[in-house]
Amino acid sequence: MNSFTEENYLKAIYKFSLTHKKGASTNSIAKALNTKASSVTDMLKKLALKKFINYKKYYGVTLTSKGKQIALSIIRNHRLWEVFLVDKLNFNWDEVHELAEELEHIKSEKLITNLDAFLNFPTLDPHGDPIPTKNGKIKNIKMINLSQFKINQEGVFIHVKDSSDKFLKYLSKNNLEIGVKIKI
Amino acid sequence: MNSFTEENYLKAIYKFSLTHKKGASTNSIAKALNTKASSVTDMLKKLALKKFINYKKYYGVTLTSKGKQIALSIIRNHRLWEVFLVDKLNFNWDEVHELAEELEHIKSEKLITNLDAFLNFPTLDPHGDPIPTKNGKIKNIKMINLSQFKINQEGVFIHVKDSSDKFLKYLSKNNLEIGVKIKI
DNA sequence: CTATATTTTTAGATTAATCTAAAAATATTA
DNA sequence: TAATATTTTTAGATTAATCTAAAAATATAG
Repeated sequence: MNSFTEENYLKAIYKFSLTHKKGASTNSIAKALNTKASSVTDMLKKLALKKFINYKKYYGVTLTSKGKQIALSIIRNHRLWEVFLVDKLNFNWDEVHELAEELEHIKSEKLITNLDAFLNFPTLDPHGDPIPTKNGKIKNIKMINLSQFKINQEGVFIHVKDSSDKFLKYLSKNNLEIGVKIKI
Repeated sequence: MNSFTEENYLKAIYKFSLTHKKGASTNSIAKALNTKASSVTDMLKKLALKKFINYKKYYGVTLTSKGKQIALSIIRNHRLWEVFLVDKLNFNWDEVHELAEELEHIKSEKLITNLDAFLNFPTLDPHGDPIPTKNGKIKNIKMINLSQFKINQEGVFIHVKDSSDKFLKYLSKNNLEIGVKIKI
């Protein structure tokens, strides 16, 4: 079994890969996980030994398919729990992230399968992010930045990049929620 | 914040107190937690320092009110999650213990408050054990051992002592479930 | 009430994850 | 491309939880 810590490293490397072509650098991972570069190096060695990442000293790392699979399954758990917290336990979408960070690491095939069914097989989490399938497939939705909108252009608000508590609360206060139609 | 491990020690000491007058011995705790006596001694020192237990070298330990409060809140979490798994996620009552052991340690006042409401404020878990209230109150139900039943005596099956998977599955197979009326 | 058995504690290691400080490698720039 | 800056790795500690083996304390039995 993998530790919570290992899983968090894999998640961070996966998330990095979504916005960058090159592998994640030691420093970028350290920043993402709020830790020190030396700690990252130690963990990278361990993850490489387990064949979860491709690691060559002094160069960035990428996930192996094994590592990617784990990252996606954790992200699946995370997002399903977020849906649960919002849809069933009446949490606000801006207050579920931290809890989901803990719940996501509980490993039980049946738990996630049944939770998924209970939630009616959702495809998006409360922030508009797609929920990976059991087999690690994840949808890519065509998105355009609000800042790139032209006058009179219309669209649907489906995603937030900055999921910091502060920003999400600001949106909440201004009635900006996922699904809202927007026109400039 | 307390570690999962510390919380498990407190739970074990609390459970011991339910069936014994004297404080829990080092060995009894070691047995309950599947660890070694020397490890227990180390942890007892730490818990004593935090004022969660009354500890005097070579003599059994008891919980302080602070320690008891923590133990009861973890047990409350555990039992609420068990209800969730059985009532909402269609788990069988004989397969929820291990998962609840993990879920119980997730600390969030709001999570538990809302889960409680979502489950309609249950008072018993799927094994018939009472769920402590938010303030650490726990009901004592008059129970009598099945083995002490006399011919023709009637009662309601409300609790199992042995919650090992094996035993619970055996009961399941014989249609013995919590709430069933029994007559010898 | 002494001798033996059992339990508990201590001493000293180990493992995972982390850290600081220094060394080594890579990248930048003049 | 040589000098400087940045990044990464190594070396050596630290902390929490654990372990084994030995020592110390308590309990039991003749």
